[in-house]
Amino acid sequence: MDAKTLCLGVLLKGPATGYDIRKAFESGPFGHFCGAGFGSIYPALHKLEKEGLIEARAGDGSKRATRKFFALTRKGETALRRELANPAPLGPDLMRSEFMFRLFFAHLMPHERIAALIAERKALYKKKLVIVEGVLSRKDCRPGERFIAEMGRDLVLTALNHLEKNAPGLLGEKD
Amino acid sequence: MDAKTLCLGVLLKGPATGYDIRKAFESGPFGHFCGAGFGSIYPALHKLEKEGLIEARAGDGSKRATRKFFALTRKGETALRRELANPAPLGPDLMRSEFMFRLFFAHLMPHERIAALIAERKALYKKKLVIVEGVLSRKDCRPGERFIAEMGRDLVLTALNHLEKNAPGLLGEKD
DNA sequence: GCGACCATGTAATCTGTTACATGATTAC
DNA sequence: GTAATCATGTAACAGATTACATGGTCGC
Repeated sequence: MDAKTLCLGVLLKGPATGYDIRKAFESGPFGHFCGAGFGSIYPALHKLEKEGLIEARAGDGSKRATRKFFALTRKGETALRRELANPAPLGPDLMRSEFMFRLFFAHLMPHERIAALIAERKALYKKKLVIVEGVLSRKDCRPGERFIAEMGRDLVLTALNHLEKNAPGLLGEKD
Repeated sequence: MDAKTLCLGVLLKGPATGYDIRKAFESGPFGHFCGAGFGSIYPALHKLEKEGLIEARAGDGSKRATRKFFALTRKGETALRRELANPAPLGPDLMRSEFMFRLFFAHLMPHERIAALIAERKALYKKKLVIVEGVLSRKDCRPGERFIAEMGRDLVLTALNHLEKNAPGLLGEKD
């Protein structure tokens, strides 16, 4: 799942600019299981174009002429399908969370700090929830996309729930 | 959360070899929110030693003399505490999942392939569950560690549950 | 006019992954 | 004896992150 494959995947949903792809990761349907910044996306796009897997179309004459829409070529679609069909076992789901790393050492932090971290994280999760619910409300949401978005929503709800239910206990029984 | 900080964190629980640290990520209490391979751990350990944050002790005379136990120095403990106290806002929780990426495009895959992917993933999640329950059953599990392990357990249970409940729907309504 | 957001791109650096290389110990 | 697990390490490479650099458009 390098940046190139990720871009290919996003473009399967339809032509998009580099900026659009970034948004798909930041606040779109891909955000809860992968991601990439501009510094990965643009180089990836250029490589894909050179390989003939995508092609660029100029922005529609009038305004914002600077933007470049990229679209999958037939070759690109085939490549992605082949990648998806690859029977090699998939890697494990990876999660990395600075938040969990910190809370792991709760016994080394003052109460207020823990409480602040948890409050901050709850706000983040709520924002995520809004995003994933936005995805679910769209009509062009295919079964697979819906399945994954619902999984993402359940996961965020679980995290939120855990913080709400168990934070008091953590703050109370501190040594 | 680079490899160095991660190692420091693991060593706060007690002296360990590079191999032990790897296990803490692979099948120990750190596994569900961070990770590193040997190729990151050993160089990190050597850098930390050079900086005086950890120190090496030779293996206990008898057998397995080749292994080297690393332990936090006072300086190292201070450094970690400072890091934990750092009030800079934490980065978001990142998840990356090849599984979700694939399932997102379920409409491009044959039924059996989807079913196989889901079955495989269920097995992985069950394995994870066993690991996290092992962590929770240990007595030396501090409140923060317990809080995070319970969060991990809830998350895995949610994922498992989602697969069990919704996979039939995904397989049924395929176009 | 100004701030937020749209939009593209490059370069340096950092760091992680992968593959390689080696060898001891333990349980079957 | 042989396979699994313990155990440490290096080197090359790929890749991502970060910071930089620039400029247009939209709404208030």
